[in-house]
Amino acid sequence: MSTAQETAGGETEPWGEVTPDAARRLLVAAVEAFAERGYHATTTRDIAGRAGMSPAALYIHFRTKEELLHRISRIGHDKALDILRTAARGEGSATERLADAVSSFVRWHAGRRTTARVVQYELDALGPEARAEIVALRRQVDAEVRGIVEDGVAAGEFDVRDVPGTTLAILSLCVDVARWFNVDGPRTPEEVGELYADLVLRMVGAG
Amino acid sequence: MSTAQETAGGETEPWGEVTPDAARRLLVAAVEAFAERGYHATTTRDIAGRAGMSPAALYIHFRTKEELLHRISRIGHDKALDILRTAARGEGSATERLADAVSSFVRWHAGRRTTARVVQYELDALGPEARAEIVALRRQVDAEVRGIVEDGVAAGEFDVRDVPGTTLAILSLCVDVARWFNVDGPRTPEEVGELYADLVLRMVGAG
DNA sequence: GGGTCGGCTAAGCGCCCGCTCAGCTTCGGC
DNA sequence: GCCGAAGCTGAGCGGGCGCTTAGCCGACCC
Repeated sequence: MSTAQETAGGETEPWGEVTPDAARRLLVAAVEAFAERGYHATTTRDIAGRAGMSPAALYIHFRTKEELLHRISRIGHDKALDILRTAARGEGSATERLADAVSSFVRWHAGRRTTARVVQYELDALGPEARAEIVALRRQVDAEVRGIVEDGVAAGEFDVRDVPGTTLAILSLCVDVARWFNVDGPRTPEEVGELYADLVLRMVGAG
Repeated sequence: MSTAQETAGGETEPWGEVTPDAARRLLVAAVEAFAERGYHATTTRDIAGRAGMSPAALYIHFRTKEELLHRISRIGHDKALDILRTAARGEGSATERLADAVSSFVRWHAGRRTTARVVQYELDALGPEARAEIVALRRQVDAEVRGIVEDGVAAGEFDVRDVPGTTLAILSLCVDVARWFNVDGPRTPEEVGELYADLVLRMVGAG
């Protein structure tokens, strides 16, 4: 009963790294529930129910409800960072790499909106150690984008007064897509990605 | 023990419309608690404790915990809408009005971050009727910003392909300030407001 | 085909939640 | 100086929470 690959672009099956199968079903159920109602408003009974199991089954595969959130958050941040790194370290000018980074980052936040919502908005529900680990990943995300902006400024492609502030604004814009994007709305993830890449290039004074 | 006015600009005392005094103290305590931990993770005992009262006192002034959130959300959205309307309907070119709207809207989201955080991120915790009321206010917020952008396009000041999409991005950028802004961080609300006004003018191709 | 073990469930423990209620205090009206 | 109303508290109810435990079931090993 294996499902198809997520995209034609060779993207790997989401949550494919989570085994066994029952653990993955529980984790996917948790992502949906956390995204819909928030971590604190979601019960372990709800998660188990969505996965077609009893509440106790959850504790075979995860020590606590928080560990579920931690696993989701970790995998999601790894994926987001991977997307940005691929774009940031690709070939092409800073302008091309920034447009690529923004459009692919936004596509992920829109297309996998439930995951992105949990990943981006439930950080505070984690305990101190887990949160510290995730915050470190976010700093790497920030560094990737700032690197492209700095490259563009150094190459004379961009006109940016406040590099850290502009980097913050770019990431903020992309991340917030997970809050408002509506699957039933008028825009596809690809369209939002293109629009946002254009807006961000304007923000850095490219072209 | 009355505190001073919030700003030198004649802004009214926040939550001044909430009476009696005990109700206001409870509401302010709820704003802080909801902002720190989220609505669902906040207990009525926590709110009452912060206000220096017993848990039962809450129910003298508010029917339920949700009514507290509703009052906060309603007052906050009214204030945000008021800020935008003042800027949108002021004098000056579309460029000046957009810069004014963004900088004042951002100043509010940064300077009154705890309130803005609750107002912008706890909408889903409201029941259907209350949520519908708030969603209607948000549509008015959106209409104000879209109006300025349309004015600018009509006047030839702006170069915008996708007006609804760009409006969405502008508001998204401003609202997300409430998520990342840190009072102890390196930027003042005024600095972020100026930076963001500049970035938004670039997004619409002004100047 | 008996033994072992991972995966799962039914039942339920202890706790804390939102909320209620009887009763106490304070205070303005007359 | 008594009365009713308003504001507030201590105690606690019913229920749902995260999580645990005892035990069942089927797959695999020899």
